[in-house]
Amino acid sequence: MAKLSVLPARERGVCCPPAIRIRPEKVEDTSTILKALADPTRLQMALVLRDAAEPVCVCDFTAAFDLSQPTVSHHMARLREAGLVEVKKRGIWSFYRLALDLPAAARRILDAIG
Amino acid sequence: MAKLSVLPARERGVCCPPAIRIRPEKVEDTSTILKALADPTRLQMALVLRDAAEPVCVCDFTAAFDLSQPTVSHHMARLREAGLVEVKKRGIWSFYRLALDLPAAARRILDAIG
DNA sequence: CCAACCCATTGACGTGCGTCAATGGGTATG
DNA sequence: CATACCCATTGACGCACGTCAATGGGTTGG
Repeated sequence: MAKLSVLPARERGVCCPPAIRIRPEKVEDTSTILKALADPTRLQMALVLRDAAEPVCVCDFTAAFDLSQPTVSHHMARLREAGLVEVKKRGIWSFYRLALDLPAAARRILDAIG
Repeated sequence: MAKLSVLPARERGVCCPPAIRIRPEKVEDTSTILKALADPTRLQMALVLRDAAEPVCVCDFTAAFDLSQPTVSHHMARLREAGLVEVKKRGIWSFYRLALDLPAAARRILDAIG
């Protein structure tokens, strides 16, 4: 007759470290993506870009989120450094959109959100 | 003949704030989940739990990640507060597993990672 | 009861983050 | 030019985070 317990047997002082399947470099990359999206403001900005039909101007972000221009610029820089976003200058304006070479993991995470 | 430019027309001093579709409360919830997963150590811990056939003991995490016991306990508390993980005490041991009522968004994000 | 073990909590320390004011470089308009 | 506008960068500040040492509560074994 099988044991009812689902939990593994244990012996005092003996540990059973589980296997860590994910590659260390992928951990860092994924963590960078998650950190970039973890801030509420940047999360909304990324979702706006995901759903936008056309690139979005920085001044539109300052208007939509009621944040100072340096703060918006700072958040965009962080999204850019994470490889999520790219910028295209057009006259005096800067337009942002999701990176065309968006990492597959980033795409899946963005689609998983809502 | 259609304009070649993909970018929207612009007028100086006029902004076109984009629509923010996601609900504010969902922004906070998702941000909490992402923050919990954004740390490299917690990310690996969550993936271990996602792929584990059985609940994992705290002492196994300290052995696998070479971290002090309070640090592991701290990370587990953060995953718990984010609703990602639940704990079951068994004798002197504490076993962790993914929360049975894991938020759907959290499940999708975890599956999207790798 | 006492000793050993496991774990959560607290306090402390250094680091990084989110925000804004100030500055400076570009670009259009007169 | 000179002025106005847009944006990135820098510096500064408060706050949260990741880590560990120390402490204490719970459980097991002698």
